[in-house]
Amino acid sequence: MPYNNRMTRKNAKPRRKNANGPAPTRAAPAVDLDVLDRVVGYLLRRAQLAVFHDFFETFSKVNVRPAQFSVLVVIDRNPGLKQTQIADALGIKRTNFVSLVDGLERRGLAERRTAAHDRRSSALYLTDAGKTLVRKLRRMVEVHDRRVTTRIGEEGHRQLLELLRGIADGR
Amino acid sequence: MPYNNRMTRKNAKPRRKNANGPAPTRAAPAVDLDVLDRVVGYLLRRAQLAVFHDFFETFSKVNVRPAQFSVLVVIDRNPGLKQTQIADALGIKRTNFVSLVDGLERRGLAERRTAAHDRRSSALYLTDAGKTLVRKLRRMVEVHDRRVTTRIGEEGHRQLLELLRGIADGR
DNA sequence: TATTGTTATACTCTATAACTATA
DNA sequence: TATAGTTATAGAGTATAACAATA
Repeated sequence: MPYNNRMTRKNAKPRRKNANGPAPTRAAPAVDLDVLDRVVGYLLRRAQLAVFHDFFETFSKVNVRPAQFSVLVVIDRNPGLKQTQIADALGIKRTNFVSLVDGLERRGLAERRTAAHDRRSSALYLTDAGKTLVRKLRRMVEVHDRRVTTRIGEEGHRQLLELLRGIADGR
Repeated sequence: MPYNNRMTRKNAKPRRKNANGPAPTRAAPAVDLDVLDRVVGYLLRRAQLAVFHDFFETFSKVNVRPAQFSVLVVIDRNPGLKQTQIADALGIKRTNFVSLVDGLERRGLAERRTAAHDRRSSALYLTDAGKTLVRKLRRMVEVHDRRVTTRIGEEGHRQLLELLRGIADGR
């Protein structure tokens, strides 16, 4: 993603101070991004990189990555669903979902139970440890979400969610 | 990506017809995404997947991927900049930028010229073929951008760009 | 010494094909 | 024959370390 896993927040990049108008003594020549700065696809990518960066910083403390977070929350909210149902809901291929669940199971956060009426499928549940962790993750994600949206305010946040849903569903 | 390169738009996924309110006879139990549907990071990801999917569909005809598109446009707008300057502006590591430029050069779209006053660095330029292609790409991206933002309207589009810039810069 | 471009390398994410066990 | 889960595998994206040429 466009994003990556290894989080090295070392070199805090120097941002421009004067955001209003071209500064008299500009440091760098400033590259013109042209149409990229007016196209949703590119700005989505840059925004997502920034947000995921903050996410990694926040959640590296509990060693949870975005995909793991999403799976844990969805199992917590929908216990007993079949593996493929959850994978589909999250837009993850069931083939890639296997090792993801393996990891959660190995850490004692989730578990597979063979479904009652279909012995092919596994129903997913959180362990007590998993439930406890999710409670913590919910608090963490709220802080994270507020931090990355500081600049756009509450009303901007509300608008952004609505607009993004429109883009995501607009196929 | 969150996104990928191989574009298989085969199975057109069945979308719900009744978008207004819960249908009386629902097909699937509908998984509750819980907080994911209220958090910017997750919705950014879903929106980006949708947009990039459309991008791949559109630009596979000319065999151009997002990163290539961005590089071509920026060279076109800023001819003669050094390799690393362009890489930095696009948030691409210079080490990964090498093969990207290699590809454009091999296709005869761009070229490296050793900089006049610093023989370590390569200045980048588009060839005539490259300039011709970029003109076409600009027309294509406009149509693409309009298509993926159909649902949110012109005002929504304007708002979204502004909000995304706020998120991307808000570090 | 520092910087530019480069190579080699590693890890994550996403994708397809093919297997197995059940239905 | 079809489906759920799985394994193996491949490609793109992104990261670091180390090198040569040049400043």
